[in-house]
Amino acid sequence: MRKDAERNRAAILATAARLIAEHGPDGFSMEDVAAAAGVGKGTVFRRFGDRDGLVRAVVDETSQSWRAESAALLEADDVPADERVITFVATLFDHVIAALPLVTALERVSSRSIACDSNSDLTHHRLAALIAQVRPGADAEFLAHALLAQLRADVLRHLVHQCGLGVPRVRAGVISLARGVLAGDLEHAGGSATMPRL
Amino acid sequence: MRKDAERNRAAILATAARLIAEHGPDGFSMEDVAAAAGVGKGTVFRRFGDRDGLVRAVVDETSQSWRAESAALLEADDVPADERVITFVATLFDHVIAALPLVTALERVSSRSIACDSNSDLTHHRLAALIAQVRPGADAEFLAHALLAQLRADVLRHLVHQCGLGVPRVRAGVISLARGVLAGDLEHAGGSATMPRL
DNA sequence: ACTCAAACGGACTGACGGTCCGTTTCTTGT
DNA sequence: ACAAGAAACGGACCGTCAGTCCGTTTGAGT
Repeated sequence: MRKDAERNRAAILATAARLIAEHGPDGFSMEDVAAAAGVGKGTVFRRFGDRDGLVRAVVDETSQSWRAESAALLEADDVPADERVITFVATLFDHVIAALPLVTALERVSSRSIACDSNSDLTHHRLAALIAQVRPGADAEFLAHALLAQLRADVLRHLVHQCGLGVPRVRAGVISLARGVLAGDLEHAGGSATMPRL
Repeated sequence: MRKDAERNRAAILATAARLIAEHGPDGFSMEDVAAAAGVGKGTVFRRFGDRDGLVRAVVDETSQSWRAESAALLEADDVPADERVITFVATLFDHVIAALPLVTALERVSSRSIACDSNSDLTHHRLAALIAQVRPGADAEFLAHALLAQLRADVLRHLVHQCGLGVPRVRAGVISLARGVLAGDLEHAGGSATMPRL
């Protein structure tokens, strides 16, 4: 890859990430990105194909560290399976909350949850495998999806901002729900609004 | 309201509903609707304001019978609360599945689930009240949202079409999840792929 | 029939995603 | 160092579409 191409690529990704964070998932046009990055519009399209490609690239870039971390987590055989699931859910929750506009943009273009897009279907499979391990006999594949559905950016935004439940309360609820799914009961579900340390 | 205005209103709503059903949530333009309904573009905008308004009007129209039915259901004091919740969830599931493109269009426009938009926040409150009744001490408001989140059109479309779980399996899963939420346990969750009669 | 407010309709505008192609810039072989 | 060609650049250009505007038509009350 040519040096100027690489430089522009980085500039475009950084600019797009900033614009999405600042102006929301719809608050930018391709021309905005090009201009703010100091390149021509054609360059953006040449590199990323189309709007969706750009958003996906930004997400890939931004979430790389988190994805590696969570993949490692799901495979850490020295930790009990149920604990791995809970930690994974909590981590993903934090990640989505921290990057709400970006993840929302991703969902708009691919209509899939962040942990379930084509290049990380693996995540879903691993999660389902863990759930199957903890709760043999259950429809683990479905349950994994059910957990991930709670972590969709638009769902979380709705709960936190439109419904006015705060982040801590939603976080506690999601984690309790995950505990319930794993334990086969929901004794802890929503029992308190305090925020578990994890 | 003038006679021609009423006639056009009905024609536009019917046409829009048909186009959405046939070509998906994005497969139509305002001009398409106007032309197919045999009216001018200006008429569509005059009546419905903008694209979002049109979609909302179509949903309102289409879902009226269902909304009345489900409202009555949630208030039927002669039926046990838990059973009312399950029936509500099952009914809503069927409704969303039957009108996937339309409900998807609504969610794109208002980014809210069908049972939780401004004119039927009531639904959510009633559902939460029922859950609170069955499971005092739990965060019923959150749990109601959690159940409704499972019934979002994009979530269901993802599960059914992209992930290849069939409608019966997802239906069973959703209902089991609801049972689990109500019972404080998930013994039934995903236990089988058969479709409960309700 | 007369009037006029309400409704109509389609030309027009502005914004935006995406394409095209003449120009510039990096790289590589000599 | 230089030439040559491939790769990348950039912005003018195009088609589409939501939304506006205004001259024309139509229905309802008198």
